[in-house]
Amino acid sequence: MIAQCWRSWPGLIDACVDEIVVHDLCRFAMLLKPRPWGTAVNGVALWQVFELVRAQEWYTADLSTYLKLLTMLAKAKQAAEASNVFDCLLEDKLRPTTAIFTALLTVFTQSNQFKKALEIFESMRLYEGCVPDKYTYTAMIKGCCEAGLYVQARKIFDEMMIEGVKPSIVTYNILIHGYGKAGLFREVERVLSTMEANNVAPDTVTWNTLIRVFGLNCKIPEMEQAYEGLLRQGLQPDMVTLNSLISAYGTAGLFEKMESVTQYMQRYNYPMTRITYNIIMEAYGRAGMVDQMEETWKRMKAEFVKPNSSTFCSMLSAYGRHGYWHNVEKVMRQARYFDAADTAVYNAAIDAFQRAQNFEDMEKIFEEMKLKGHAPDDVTYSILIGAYERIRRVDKARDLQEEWNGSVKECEAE
DNA sequence: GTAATCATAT
Repeated sequence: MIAQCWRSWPGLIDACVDEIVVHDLCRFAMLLKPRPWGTAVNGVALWQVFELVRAQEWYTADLSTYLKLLTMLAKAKQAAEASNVFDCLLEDKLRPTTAIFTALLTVFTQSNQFKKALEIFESMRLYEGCVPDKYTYTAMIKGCCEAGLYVQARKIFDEMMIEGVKPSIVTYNILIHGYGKAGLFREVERVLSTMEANNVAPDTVTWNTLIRVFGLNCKIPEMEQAYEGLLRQGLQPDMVTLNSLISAYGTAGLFEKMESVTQYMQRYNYPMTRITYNIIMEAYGRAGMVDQMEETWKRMKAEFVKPNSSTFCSMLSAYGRHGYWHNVEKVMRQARYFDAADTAVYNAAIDAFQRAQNFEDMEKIFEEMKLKGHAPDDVTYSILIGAYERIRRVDKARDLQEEWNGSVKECEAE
């Protein structure tokens, strides 16, 4: 019923509202897909649904509902409504808790509004009983890392220790991931020493994170050491471990090693998932090994593993980079067939045509993209404008720049 | 209410 209301919003929603239970609001989280271009914003509709529910006579204010709502908004990266939700909570005469504040600031860290998150973090103590706990600190540290504020992350971690809040293994893993992705391996070492000093043993996620960040930084020997560390501790590699190894070997061009991990998976009955196939296709595609990429794609289809948008992005960019632009239309047909053609896929197709200087097909696919309701984003416009600037079509570049500015304004108005 | 694996451009 919720789903039906959703699809026919706003027409049917009034008719069905009595059947909406407050608790069911969380189901909307699953329906919050990126909005089609030019249609109503899901977040607004969600907000209106909540208002509607709140106006019902059977409505009783409940903290757990607010917690769910905020979690939902964080997932959907809809920060604009979060403050309203918090105001409603106060209006309903509920007392916020640490968990509420944590959820609230997570909405902002997830939406790239770190400053707002920090403001909430610093002012939450004004409310009785709202002292940051390990979840709050961990959320803030994650936000810092994602914003690239590593010094700040360290500061908050130190504060956590001073306040006597014990970091969890999750806190440590997030720090390792943040520092490692940025290549700050001395800091990674420091986190590992702190863990040891506090008698926290690394878990599978810790080792996987190390494998991942060494791989990202092309530190293959260190990565292999981390893998051995995992085994030495008596832990089993999981899908993430093996996919991370495949990804690292693939981007390093070590295809024999990559294949040996694949064989290991088959020998020990690890399922080859979409992620595994995507990683392998991306690796072959980037290296220009188009035959191997197509071979993998055939295997993926033969095994009935469902491709997604990133499968097609990898294929398109491989074809584009290596001069196979005439394959673009064929790939797009498959992407449409598997219902995986989204903004990113169109971007990759536009780029492939652009590289081939095929402006006619580039424009055609750009029009199709808009027609089908896939909003062009900053990547789309960067590709198009860059392409026209390179052939000195200043007029075209300027028109697109204006279109881009217009669409940005439209978003801000929401 | 916290964590890790895949994609599009410069």
